[in-house]
Amino acid sequence: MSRAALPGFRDFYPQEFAERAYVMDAWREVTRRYGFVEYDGPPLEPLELYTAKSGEEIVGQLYVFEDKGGRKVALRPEMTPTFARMVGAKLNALRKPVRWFSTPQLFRYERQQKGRLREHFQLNVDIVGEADVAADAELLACAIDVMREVGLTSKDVRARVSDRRLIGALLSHFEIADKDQPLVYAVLDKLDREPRDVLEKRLTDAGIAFHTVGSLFEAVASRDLDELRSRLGGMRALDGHFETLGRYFELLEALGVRDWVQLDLSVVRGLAYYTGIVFELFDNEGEFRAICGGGRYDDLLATLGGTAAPALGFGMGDVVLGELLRSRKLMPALEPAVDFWVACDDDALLPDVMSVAAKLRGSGRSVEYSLKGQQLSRQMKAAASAGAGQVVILLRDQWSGGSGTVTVKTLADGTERVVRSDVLLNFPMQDNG
RNA sequence: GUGGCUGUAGCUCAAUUGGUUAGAGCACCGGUCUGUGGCACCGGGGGUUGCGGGUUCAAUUCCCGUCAGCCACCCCA
Repeated sequence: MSRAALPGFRDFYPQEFAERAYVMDAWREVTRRYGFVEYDGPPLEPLELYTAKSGEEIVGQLYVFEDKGGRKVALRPEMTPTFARMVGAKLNALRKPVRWFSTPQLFRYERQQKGRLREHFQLNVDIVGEADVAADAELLACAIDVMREVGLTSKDVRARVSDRRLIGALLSHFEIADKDQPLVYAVLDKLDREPRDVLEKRLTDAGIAFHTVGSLFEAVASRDLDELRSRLGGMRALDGHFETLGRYFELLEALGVRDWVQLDLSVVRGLAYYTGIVFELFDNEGEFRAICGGGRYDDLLATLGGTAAPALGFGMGDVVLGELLRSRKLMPALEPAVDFWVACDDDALLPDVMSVAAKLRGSGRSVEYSLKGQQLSRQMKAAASAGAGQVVILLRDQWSGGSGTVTVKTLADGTERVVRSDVLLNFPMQDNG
C-alpha cells in the first residue's frame, strides 16, 4: 500500500494550503473589484458534456468511469461546458452582461510535468452578452490585475494578444486553403521554439507558395499595431480588424494596463472555439508555461446550449502561478500566530489555565497552551514558536485560585504587566510578534 | 503515449577502487542553564538506501525490471 498521493495529485500540508489560499484569495479579491460574482457546478459531469464539444479523442485525457446507475461520467477537465450550460439555461432571466467567476478544481488524466498536474484549481472568469471590444479589454485588465495583486509587475509578466478574425482575414488574403489552416496555426504556435527554416518547409511542403510564407512570417513578427499596419496597410479587408484592435489597446490604456500588453499574432490558443481576440499571460523570462489564457468565443453557447450569445473568458491555473510566485520570492511563508498563550508555573494549575483559555476564546481570541505539564521555560518556548502575541502566566503565588493576579507578557518586546485576573478579558489584542 | 536524466532520515547532503552496527547539519521531542521565550551545551526518536530481482564471500555503490519525480516531445488547462 503506497503512502504517497496519486501521481499528479497534491497533498496540501499547512504551508501549501496557505499558498493555495493566498492565490485563491487574490483571485476572489480582484474579481470582486470588477463586479464578478461567484458560482460553481458539479465536479462530476456526464461524459457527453465534453465529447459533444471536443469529440471522442478527449476521452483519453479524462477521468472517466461508469457510475452505479450505468451513466458514463467524467471528472470535469474544464469549467466552460458547465458554465455554458448554466448560463444557457437561464440566459433570458440574467442581467446582461453576465459577469461570473468560479475557482473549480479540474482534472485531466495526462502525464504530469512542470506546471502541469492531473489536478489543479483554476480561476475562470467569463462575460456573456456583450460583443463590444470594451468587454475584451475589461477581461484582460482583470487577469492583469490578478498579477498585480500578487506582487508581479509588467517587468515580470507580459500579456500577448492576437485576434482570430484578423488572422483568418490574413490567411484568406494569402489565399491559404481552409484545410491548411490548422497547419498554419500549429506553425505559428511554434514560431519561437523551432527554427524558422524548418517551419517554412512545413508550410511550403503543404503547397503554400514560398513568398506567401515569407510575407506571413513577416506580418506575424510585428509586435505592435502600427508596425503590423505598415506591413499590411494595403489590405482593405483588414481595416476593420485594425480598427477593433486599435480601440482595444486604447481601452487597455484607459484601464491602466497598456504597458503589460503586446501584440503577438503567434499566440494560438489550442481550443478551437475562440472567435476573436485571444490572449495569454507569460512570465518574461520564458521560464514557465502560460499563466493564463483566454479570449472571445462568440459561437460556443449556441453550439453547446442552443442560445446564441457573445461571450468571452479566461482560465488561470494555480500551478504555474504558484511556481512563478515561489521563484520570484513573492509567495508568503506560513507564519503561525495565536493571540494568547496561557502558561503556568505549576502543573496543578492546568485546569485554571484551561479555564482562562476558554474565557479568552469565548471573547473571540485565539488561544493555545501546553496540553501537558511542562516547565515554564518550555512553555515560553512553545509560546514563541506558536507565534503568540501575548503570554498569560499563572504563577501559583499570584493566582490565588483565581482571585489574584496574572502576569501578561508581550513577546515582541518582552514587556510585562501584572493584572487582576478578572480584567484580563478586557485586554486589547496585540500584533503577533 | 515516446525518449532522456534522477531516486540515501521530514529537508539539504555524506558514506575511501563494492567491505563489517548507513553518518552530519537543519527540523522535531526532551534535559541542563535550579522555574519567563528566540542563545549555548547535552541527549533522544526517526532510514527494510523508492520497490523487486540478479551478479558477488560482501551491494547505498554494478546489472535488469518496476514505480515515482524531473526534462523534452505529443497535446492541451
